[in-house]
Amino acid sequence: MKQHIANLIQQAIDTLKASGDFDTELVANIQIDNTRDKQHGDLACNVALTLAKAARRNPRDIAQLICAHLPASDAVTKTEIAGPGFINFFISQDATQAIIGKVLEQAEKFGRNNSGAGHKVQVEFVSANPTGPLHVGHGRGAAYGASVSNLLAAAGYDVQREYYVNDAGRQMNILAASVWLRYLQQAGETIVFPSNGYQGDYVNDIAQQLHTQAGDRLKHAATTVMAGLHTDAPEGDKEKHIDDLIERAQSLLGDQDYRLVFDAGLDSIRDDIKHDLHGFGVDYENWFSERSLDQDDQINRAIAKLQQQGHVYEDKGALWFRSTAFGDDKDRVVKRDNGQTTYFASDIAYHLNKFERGMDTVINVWGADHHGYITRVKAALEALGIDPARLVVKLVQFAILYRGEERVQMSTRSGSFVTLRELREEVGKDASRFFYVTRKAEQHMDFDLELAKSESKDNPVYYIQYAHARICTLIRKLAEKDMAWDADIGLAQLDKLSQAAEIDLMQQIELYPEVIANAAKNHEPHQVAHYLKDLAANFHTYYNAHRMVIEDMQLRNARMCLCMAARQVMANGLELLGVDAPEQM
RNA sequence: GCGCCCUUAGCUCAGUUGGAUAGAGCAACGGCUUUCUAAGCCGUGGGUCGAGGGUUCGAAUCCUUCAGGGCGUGCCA
Repeated sequence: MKQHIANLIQQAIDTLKASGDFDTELVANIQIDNTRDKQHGDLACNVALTLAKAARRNPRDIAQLICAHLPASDAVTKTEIAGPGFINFFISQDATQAIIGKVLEQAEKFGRNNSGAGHKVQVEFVSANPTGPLHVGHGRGAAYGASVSNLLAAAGYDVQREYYVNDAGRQMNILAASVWLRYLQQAGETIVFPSNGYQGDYVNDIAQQLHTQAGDRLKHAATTVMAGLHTDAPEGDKEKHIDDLIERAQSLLGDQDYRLVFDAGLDSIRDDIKHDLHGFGVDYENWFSERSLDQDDQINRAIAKLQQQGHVYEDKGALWFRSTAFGDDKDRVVKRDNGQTTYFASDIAYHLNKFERGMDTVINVWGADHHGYITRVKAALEALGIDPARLVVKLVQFAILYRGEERVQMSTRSGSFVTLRELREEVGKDASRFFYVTRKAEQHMDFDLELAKSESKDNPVYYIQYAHARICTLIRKLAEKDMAWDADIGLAQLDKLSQAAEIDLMQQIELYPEVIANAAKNHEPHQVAHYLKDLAANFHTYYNAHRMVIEDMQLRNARMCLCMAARQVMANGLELLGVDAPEQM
């Protein structure tokens, strides 16, 4: 409809140019807005105001001219010039009612578009270290990333969802050592657990399973294990202590058995994360292993590639990437003086790999604490000859957790955290996913667990689901009374839908495609959440004001067509947010 | 110190990319059901859009200064 109106205005302007009323050089940026107040019609255009300066004329005069030259249209019943020079359009009921047939015909495809056709985009999100279960802090990134992915798919993009598994590096070695020490405890050794190890119960569970599988084969005497280590905190250095333990584990177990312990932790936690996310309605096309980069020597290749371009130099025994040449504050080490590559080097290789896999655009959903990282990663891409604009980083602010007044601290290491699984069990998948995604990502968010639980009945997601379920109930009621809904009869009688509540609902439905397009374009799933609340409100108002299960067959079917169109849009929208659309509540 | 993000009703948040009288939900108050789900509907009250200055026909939105809050600023991952 907006496009139709814009065309009418463009034609009017062209006519005026031809007749010499407007300068032919005049370029009009025609923007059609939905009106806030129905007294201003249904759609409004501010083109007269934007043209006023260039045309050196009073905007109301310009509006007058445009209105006088608008081609006739069945969809428009009236135009008005209002305020400083807005042109307001009143849309005919026929044109509005047509949306119902469109929705019913396109069904689950309604609202989709092809703006991203032929474009490959990867969305990488969550990517939490596999050193422990996901906690509620990860939930927001999961909900956001999944919804953005769905939106992009709805806009026609070829979307790949990816989880980057940090299965290399020191944190994972600390986990392996933690697992092994717990294993030793279960094998009967007396071990003082390191303060810097992973304390969570899940480590015990993994160790127990390892013990069941491997028996005492991986056992060494506590005295041998602990001999000659740096002392732990508080007297000693907890970092040195844990590093010594890792080294001890590696030397006592040998490569193969150490890998066994390491993988026991990694596999168990990765699978747990996978299951957890699946239960949260989040599934990935690809789980990318950081370690695979190293195995394929991709890290060294990436460094070599930077080196060829002359962006790497040596200083104090280390290799540095000259990121300052690309806007970074300081240069960054890619290979340490001990010969080990840095995490950043892995990241360079990883991002290079993404683009080598043929992605046109890569979207990274990162926690807000990683923002300092954006510049250097983009710098690396530019240095490698890849347009940094093809990497889009979406920062998701942390949810600050409260239990009533009390702030809940989150730490994987100490084992004191609320897991995503607990949240799902306490609050429910639908409510938590909706809650996360209702706030826009860059907005700080307070998440009160008590409130989320206690108010779960007042949670807006139920309001929408309830609207959906109510319509499903109507269908059941009609079937019971042998008055089954007949779409064709209803579609032929749409002109009977002229109540204010009906018009409002139809107009709201008509907005859906542009909401989806806009939300996809801007990566803002919260727009969908807010839209659905408004749609549900329109429906509830209608439902309370008018009855659908009535004797009048024509009116009944017409109203049911409208209800079914509303139901379809709610189902489509909820699907994008990963929320179920229940048939009864 | 420097950099990024944020500040809108008592609380939690929207605000269609610069448009008309700034909106929802929760909380408060008053109404609605012998009839399709009251997890609903209708109504009332509630604002210096953090503060000042600027840009223009027009600013919550753009620029600037300041205040407050969050995060970052490793040869950690």
